[in-house]
Amino acid sequence: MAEPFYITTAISYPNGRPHIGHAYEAIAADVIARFQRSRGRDVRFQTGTDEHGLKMVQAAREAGLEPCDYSAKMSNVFQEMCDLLEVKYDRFLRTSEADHYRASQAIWAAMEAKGDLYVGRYEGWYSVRDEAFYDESELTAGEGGEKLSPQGSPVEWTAEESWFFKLSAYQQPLLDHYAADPHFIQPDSRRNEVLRFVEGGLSDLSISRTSFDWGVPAPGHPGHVMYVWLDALTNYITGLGYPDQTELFERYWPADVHLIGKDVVRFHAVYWPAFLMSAGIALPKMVYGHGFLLSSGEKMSKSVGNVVDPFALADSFGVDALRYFLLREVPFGQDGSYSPEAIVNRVNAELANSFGNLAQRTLSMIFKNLDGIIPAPGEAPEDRELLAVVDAAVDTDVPEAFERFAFSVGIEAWLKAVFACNAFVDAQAPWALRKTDPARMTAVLGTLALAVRRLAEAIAPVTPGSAERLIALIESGSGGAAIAQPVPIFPRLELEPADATK
RNA sequence: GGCGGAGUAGCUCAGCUGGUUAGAGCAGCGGAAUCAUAAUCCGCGUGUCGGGGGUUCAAGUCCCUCCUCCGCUACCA
Repeated sequence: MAEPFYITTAISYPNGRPHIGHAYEAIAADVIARFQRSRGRDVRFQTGTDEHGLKMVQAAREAGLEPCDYSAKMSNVFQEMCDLLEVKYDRFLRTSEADHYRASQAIWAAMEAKGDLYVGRYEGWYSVRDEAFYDESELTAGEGGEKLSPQGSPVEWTAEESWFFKLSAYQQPLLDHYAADPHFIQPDSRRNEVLRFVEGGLSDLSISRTSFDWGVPAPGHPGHVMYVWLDALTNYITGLGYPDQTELFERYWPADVHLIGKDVVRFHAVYWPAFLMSAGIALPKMVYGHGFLLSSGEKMSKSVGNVVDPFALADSFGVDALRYFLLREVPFGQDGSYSPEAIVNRVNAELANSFGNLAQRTLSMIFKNLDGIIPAPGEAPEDRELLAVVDAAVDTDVPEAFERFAFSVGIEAWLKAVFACNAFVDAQAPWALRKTDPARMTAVLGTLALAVRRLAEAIAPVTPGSAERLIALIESGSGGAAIAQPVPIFPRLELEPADATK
């Protein structure tokens, strides 16, 4: 049986519509999942929505809905986004689902049984109007010198009963784990930040709230709901059947990688492993914090109004073009910049002109001159040489890079092979061979058809729809039957005036 | 403030433990070709490798210092 591979995205907080950052993470995870499937791994891929917490209550209230109705509605939008973007998850988990309540309460119980939980008081400056605690440093002084929240509402020193987790007890175990497994936190820059943070000392963590009830009830402690992050992180094992000893859990846990944004590295690299240690559960193999997508170099924010809607983007440029751009343009792990100009340039130059046109010129010549029947590859030294270049890229360079999430590096290697194919077409000039040496023309086109097919297979995790159509077309002409008249597989994009202003 | 990262051709960036004339892609210029989505191919870069100082036979690559930018510095998801 194939070796299992379990990958997760962070679950999205649906207190607003998804933005391009959500799409980026989902797409990257899907590319990894598809790549690993193509390598023969038995892949499980989970994503979902994190629906509890105060901010959801507030967002629901603004929308005039109950939290459960609001989160159901918003979660649905995230799921639609995944479906639209061809993100093929095995489970889309909502933290409001019954099995998740059960799993969260089970991990709480396990941590409590371990003796790592205790009741204490969570104190701080509390704003009744905002229903939130603020740090001293966040407060501003009002006209009469009274303390105000950042929103300008009055605050008062409040103490709330809260359950605490002995995070401090896990400082050394965590450091030991980081030392024993340098790849636990990636990339290295994130790892260093976490190391320094943990070395600086850990305080215990407040893990229950009594000020609102939209959350998982803390088992055996009426009035307390679990801190959202404790329940949210548990989703990764809920989806495998925890706390039951299911086949899924046995097979896929520990996860191979939690793919997350750099903003939530701490929760995944410090709190989550500590929770798991406490509950006696194995730790995931890797936490990978990817970078952020900037809009033309600027941070996206709702107030600036430069938030990019993935639905609109897919509509303007196409799903495969968008997927390709995101993985090609941004060195994975680092921040990257998005702009309509950049996506049009990148997609036209590489997907349409270089690869799409290579496929089109090859298949058109086969359609017109060989009755649409895909010939066998040539045996001349030039043919072997080209196919060796393609094989090296497809069998070695691309997989080696994708294996370590270096997508832009892998795609670059893939492009080099595409360039070699175009140079081969020009050097062999099959249109001239048609008159002088038809047999050689046939061999050249056979070589190219095989090269194109292999290149399509290699890029398929990134551009699944287009690649599969291209492979199917070549396949249709490989058994003695004729291919249909080829149409451009990656159309050139136009920069719409409306996009240029974004 | 503390810790960390970055500053290399017009643009985006590669350059591992110091060593042949510092590279790639894009953009630009010139040429070829015409099968193909006016798509392709070939050729063309005298860059103070952020400034200054130092170590060394030899530094973009190590050390010091200064400048600029960025990230992290706990309970918001």
